[in-house]
Amino acid sequence: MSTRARRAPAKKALPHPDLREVPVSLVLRALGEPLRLGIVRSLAQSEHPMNCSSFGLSVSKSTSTYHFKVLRESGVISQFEEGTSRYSELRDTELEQRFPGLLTAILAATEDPAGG
Amino acid sequence: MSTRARRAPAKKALPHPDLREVPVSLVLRALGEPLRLGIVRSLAQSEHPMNCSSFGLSVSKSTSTYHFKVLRESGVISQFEEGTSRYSELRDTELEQRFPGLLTAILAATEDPAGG
DNA sequence: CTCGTACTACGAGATTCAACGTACCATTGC
DNA sequence: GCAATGGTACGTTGAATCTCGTAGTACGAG
Repeated sequence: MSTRARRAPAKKALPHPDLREVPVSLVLRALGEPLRLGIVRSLAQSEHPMNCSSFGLSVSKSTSTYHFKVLRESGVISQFEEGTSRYSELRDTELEQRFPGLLTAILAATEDPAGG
Repeated sequence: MSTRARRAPAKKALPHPDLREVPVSLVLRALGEPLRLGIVRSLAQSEHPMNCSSFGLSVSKSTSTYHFKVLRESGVISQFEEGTSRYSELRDTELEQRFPGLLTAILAATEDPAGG
């Protein structure tokens, strides 16, 4: 394709579920995993799209991909590709509309009260 | 024991976790199972202790016991024995204190938006 | 004491989940 | 073109989860 853009780096979108069709149990399962909940916490704090590799997860690359996929398919995050990287961001506005107060309540809870 | 009560039927308590030591991910996992979420919904609607067999679950008794155990061990419900029955009730007040707004948000969400 | 009810504990099977390594693809930069 | 970077897809392995049947316990009624 000779007409491809050189300076606007594509921002290819990935398939995401319609939140109206996502049952709450799916979201709860997705967030019930400590590693995934940690990812969501990071995203909520940054409030900006984050590169997948900038989370500093202590798991392998393929495991990381797996968890991001679970989060995306449960409607919690959205991802888009830009250049060689894939960025993730929280679908917080949509989630708030579909499940009012849910994400706020989860993020407000301290994960491990004993550990801090 | 000749001094045992005849009219007050015992109400034996079962071991329950201290909610301060329960991580939010454990609660989310417990509620991420449709059958268990259904149990919690029933309990929230009745607002009174419910006999385990009055839920009309379409699984075997042992499966039922298993799910009630998961809910109890994650701090979502409390159970006590009375006579030959075991009653369950939501620990809603404690949950609200430990995870403000969480249970409310989850119960407010329609489980399957497509189905109803 | 015997029977029925209500429920549990244990063990087993099937399914799902989490983690990984390897191979692979797309983009960037030389 | 070639190598490096960032990430995916596939297959696998071990652990956890869900389901059940069976056996058993505790209580109440007769």
